[in-house]
Amino acid sequence: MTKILVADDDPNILKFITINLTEAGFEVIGATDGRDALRKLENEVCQLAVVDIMMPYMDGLSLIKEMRKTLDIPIIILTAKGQIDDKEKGFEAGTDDYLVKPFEAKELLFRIEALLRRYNIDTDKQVIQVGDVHIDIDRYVVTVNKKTLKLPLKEFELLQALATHPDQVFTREHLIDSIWGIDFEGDNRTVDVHIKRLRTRFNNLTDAIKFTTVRGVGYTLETVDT
Amino acid sequence: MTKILVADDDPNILKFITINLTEAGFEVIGATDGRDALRKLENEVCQLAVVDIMMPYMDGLSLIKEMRKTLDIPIIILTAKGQIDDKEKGFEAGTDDYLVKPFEAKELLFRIEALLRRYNIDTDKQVIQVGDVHIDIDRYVVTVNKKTLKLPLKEFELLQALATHPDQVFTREHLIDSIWGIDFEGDNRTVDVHIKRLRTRFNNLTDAIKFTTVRGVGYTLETVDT
DNA sequence: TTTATTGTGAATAATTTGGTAAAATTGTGG
DNA sequence: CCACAATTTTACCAAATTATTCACAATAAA
Repeated sequence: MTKILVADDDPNILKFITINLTEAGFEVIGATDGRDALRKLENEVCQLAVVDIMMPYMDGLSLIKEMRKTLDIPIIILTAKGQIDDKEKGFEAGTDDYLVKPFEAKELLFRIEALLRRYNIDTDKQVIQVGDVHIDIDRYVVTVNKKTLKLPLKEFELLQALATHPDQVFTREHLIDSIWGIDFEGDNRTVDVHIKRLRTRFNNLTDAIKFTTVRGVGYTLETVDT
Repeated sequence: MTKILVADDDPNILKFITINLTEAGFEVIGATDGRDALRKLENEVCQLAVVDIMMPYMDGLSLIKEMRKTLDIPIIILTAKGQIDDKEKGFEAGTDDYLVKPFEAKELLFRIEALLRRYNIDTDKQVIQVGDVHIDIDRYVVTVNKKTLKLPLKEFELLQALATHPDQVFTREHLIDSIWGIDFEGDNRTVDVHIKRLRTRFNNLTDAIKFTTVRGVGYTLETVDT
């Protein structure tokens, strides 16, 4: 299990990150300021750190300076737009990556995966396996019977959403909210169309999964017992 | 018993949610505004909160901000479409899920189950078992003797309603109200027809349950002792 | 530009649903 | 035990609902 230290004084952001990283399969060590972070680091061996630059007691830059004395793990700096001025830029170069707030969960995950790869830390690769279908979240690639299948984004996201909890019914509303977002004004039929496209793709490739309609409710990724 | 705090100033919505969550087996703590909610939370340990964003005295966002200081439970925000503007979006990210009004009771239940799963709060088993009949609420599937049975929605709901309290008599009115809703204009015979359909389906599959008529009153799902 | 992706609307298909009425059952009083 | 009324069961049909599919336009990517 890959452990990630997350230091941010804003409980909402901390929570936001925690939830997303946890969902992605990481273990999160949370800290609300620099001192807290250092204390936690004494007891926990983390493989990566995500650090907000603005924090009370001990700010992010000082924290990083301290960490660098003893630790050699990749660090991602969180920063508000325009917060990094030239003087700090030299420092920023020392860190491994930075992310400007507000950022997307997806973006953070992507950076983390990239850094872990670069550092050859073997992240428990996030692969959802359902039957002989492997869904590689990192690479946006699906493998069926060792054959790779490249799906368009929306179809991939839909598959991923369903595959996270196989055999469980998701309503169209749920799927739309989680894939297209809350402000999507469009029609529910959109989901149907993408389901149809997924069905067509998987049609002759595998019998292990089935996109099942639950009339009046929604859709399920059904696993077929062999 | 999973307790859920529901904060909404509209008594109709509060009632609507309360009824549905209660029927789904949750215990509901209702509050009509933010302050009320906080007061209730001092005395009750809730596992999840459903919060309307527009409330008097203390609006939903402030309430959530307060809750976050001391509590770590998943929160579902109720919001009208377009009500979340950019400034609030950062906050929204901090919460766990949101639902756009108007929403379906079923949809709310789905979200709640999903969040409870994500937080590993063991939600009361989502499988109702009566004899050798397993009713899987998440999957909308019924299993009899390891054989799966897919029921049409209304039949499933009827079975579910009866199976929640086996050996208890439900009047047709009660069943109609809880399945079809109080606005249903139709005939009581509708229940009979669906009972008949259920009987036909389970006819050769199991002897463990029986749909019994209580003349002049209603129906029971009778369990047969072996 | 060419190609691929994505969402929409509309036609079509499939299934579910509710009502109806006749048949069957049940309970009651004679 | 029988007739009768009340109630329930059942089969069937038509309407309503819901899902599938396709073609196309808009947009984004190559």
